[in-house]
Amino acid sequence: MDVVSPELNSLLPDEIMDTEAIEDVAQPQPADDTSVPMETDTPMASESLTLCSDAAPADHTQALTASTDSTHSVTAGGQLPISISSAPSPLLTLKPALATSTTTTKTTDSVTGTSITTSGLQKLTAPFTISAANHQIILNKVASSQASEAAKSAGNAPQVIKHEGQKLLVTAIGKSGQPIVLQLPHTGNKPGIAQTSGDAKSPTPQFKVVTIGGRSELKPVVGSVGNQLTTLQAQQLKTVQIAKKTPTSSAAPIKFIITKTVNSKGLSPQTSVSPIIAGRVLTQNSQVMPPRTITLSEPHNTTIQSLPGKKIAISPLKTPSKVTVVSVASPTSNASQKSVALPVNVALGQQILTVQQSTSGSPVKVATSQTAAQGMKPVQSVAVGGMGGSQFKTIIPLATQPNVQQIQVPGSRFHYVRLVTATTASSTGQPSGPSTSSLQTAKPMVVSTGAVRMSVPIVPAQTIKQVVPKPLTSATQVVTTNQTQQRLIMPATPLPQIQPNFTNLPPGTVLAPAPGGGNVGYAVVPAQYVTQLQQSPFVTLASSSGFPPSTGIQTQARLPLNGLSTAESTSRPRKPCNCTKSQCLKLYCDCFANGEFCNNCNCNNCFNNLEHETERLKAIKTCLDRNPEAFKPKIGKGKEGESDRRHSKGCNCKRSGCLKNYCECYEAKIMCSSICKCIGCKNFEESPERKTLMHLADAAEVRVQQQTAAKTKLSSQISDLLMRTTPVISSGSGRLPYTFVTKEVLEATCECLLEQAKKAEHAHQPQVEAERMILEEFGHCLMRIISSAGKAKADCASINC
DNA sequence: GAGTTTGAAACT
DNA sequence: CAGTTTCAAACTC
Repeated sequence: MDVVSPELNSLLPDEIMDTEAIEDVAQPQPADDTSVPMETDTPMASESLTLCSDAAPADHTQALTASTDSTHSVTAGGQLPISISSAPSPLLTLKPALATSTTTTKTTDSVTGTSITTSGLQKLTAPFTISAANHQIILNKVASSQASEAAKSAGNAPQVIKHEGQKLLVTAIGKSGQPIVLQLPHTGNKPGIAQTSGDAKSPTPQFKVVTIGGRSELKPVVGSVGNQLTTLQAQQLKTVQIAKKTPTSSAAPIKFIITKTVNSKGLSPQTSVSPIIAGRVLTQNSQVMPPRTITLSEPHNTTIQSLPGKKIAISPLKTPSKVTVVSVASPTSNASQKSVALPVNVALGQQILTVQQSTSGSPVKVATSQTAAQGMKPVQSVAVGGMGGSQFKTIIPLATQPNVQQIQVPGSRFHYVRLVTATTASSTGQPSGPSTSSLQTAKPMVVSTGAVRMSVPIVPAQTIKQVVPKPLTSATQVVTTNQTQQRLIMPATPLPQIQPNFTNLPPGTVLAPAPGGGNVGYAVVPAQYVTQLQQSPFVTLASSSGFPPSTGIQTQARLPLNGLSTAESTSRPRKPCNCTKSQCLKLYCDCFANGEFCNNCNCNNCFNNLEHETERLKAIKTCLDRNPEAFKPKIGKGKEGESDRRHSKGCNCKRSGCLKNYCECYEAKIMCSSICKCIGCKNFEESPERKTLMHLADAAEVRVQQQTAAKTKLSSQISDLLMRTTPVISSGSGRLPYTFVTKEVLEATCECLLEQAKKAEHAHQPQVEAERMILEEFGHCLMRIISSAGKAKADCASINC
């Protein structure tokens, strides 16, 4: 399993899946579209995840690169370079996509396991079978002609899709009708490289790229053959380079380059930004947007650049890794032509992933890098962006435990948990059943610390800024722990001199650029990961960290699930559970049901933590066996003509009238639907009871908000006043404002306030008025204090003079 | 905070 | 699939 399968897609929260774009695309679903909680249970040839696209249903063609003259070279494995050239190639050639056809071509390097599957493209050459896959381009590396021949001899037709191993899935939304040419040139037989597809022995990282929200337009894609051997070869690293003919692609050290055109509303002239980081650059060129550079990996010298609006997922993983990247483009964009070139630089054992979110015209840049030589864990990264909505990213380090991957989507009640097999190349050519081959076996890595699952919702930069303390300086601040248990909060600045060593980044670390296009962003460590780290007795934080362990990171950003806005979600952390008998391993537990670890809960005998990972995974599997959709969001899209949001199963309320939070529909602030089996339901549109309740709730909420705002404003004003006077006072004498608030001053102030209270009482003023008078008096007192302080400062200054 | 109510989850 | 039990949250006092 190298690519997220459609089945797995079904596990995604409806909030993610039920995007307008998806519906518009009418993406065909496999007949066996059953939820597959674990990849181990599902023999999937590939794992691909396509979330949304603006493309018309008929437009399923995908473009990997924008221009025909551009050259894309894919080098998988240091020993087996693979390139895609515009020149006709017997291996893989994708001609201009037919607007109505959706094809998927996937070839796999039997040895390296690297595979590239191209979907949504028209198959031009015989050797490859292109299966329909909407808005997905999957390039399967073809190790050599021999491999393909072997596959042919095996009766598997030219297409080699079964191979496991390093795979690159590029899902892009291109413009339909545009010529697309993809070629996977024969690569010479490399010594030590098995030619048979069945070679599953070689550990190979898996790289998943999913792009969501593309456009119907396809850009001509031309891959250029380029066999490049790099230093990674010696390290048995596999590098996939898809380079567009750009200055950056020519860089020798560049292993892997993916050029992606990002959807953008803006029609700015195409500019090429090809930041080269450690010789590896991922460049995204768009005619409508500035190029975006993504650096995925660097064996030894890893650097990350971050551009505004982009987020970077970093996962330092040693072993062959599996990376899933989901890029969601904003479906709102109506740009006529959008080309997507997704450069991916993948070295064997690297796992990072890039996520692209382009709802706005802001430049996006994702750079991730990992050192293959260092311990790394497979990571899956999923970024989802809804129309005009917030965007999310989930970075899931592949479970260190064999065959298990988990995606946790933090959020209110509706989260997504997925278990997938962290297979390596060993599973190549085989249905991915439960595989015993683990990453550790394939390549020893430091995973003994236990699997770490994390969810990193990617929210707008502002939101992240709220959650993550912003470094005041550009200096890199890293919390270093052993192995994968590391945390980093650091400015994601593109400046080379401050490039952090991302090998110390924990899996799933996300670099979030600062809002406003600033150079300084943030490296956001998965909240859950942090949580677990803090819970784990094995975690030690290096004192070198400039950040307190708990600085704001624990606040989990939440998905805007169930119609809740991001801000709303983020501002309302999940309530702690109080489980006593379920060990927090049953769906009774909200934490568990949400796919989260218990954190700061009041539960007893909790097993929903890293310390009980085995039990937890078993419980998850049990739940999924019982109900494959157990972890899917309950609130999803309704049928045609129904409300956009509805409960997936409907409620069964009998006594609450569906107007209390006992009712899951009411709790989700949605009305009951036809599938509900409730009795005496009052939770419908015209229900007067419901309206009354809603009004009351709204009024209460407004009141709370007003009170909060008033408090905040008052506090800020007071702080502002004090701050404004501080320089004057402290500059000369060094005395701070509060030093003027002596006991006498306090007493006098209190007397003034009491006097005001008495006045109000005598005047029989209502309480509200009395409070107002007291507050006003307090303000006056403050002003007098401040004024006195200023005078004292002036007097002092005059005396000194 | 204790006790009750409620409905989903789990079980049979 | 239906009925029952278990469970934890929601709710009430």
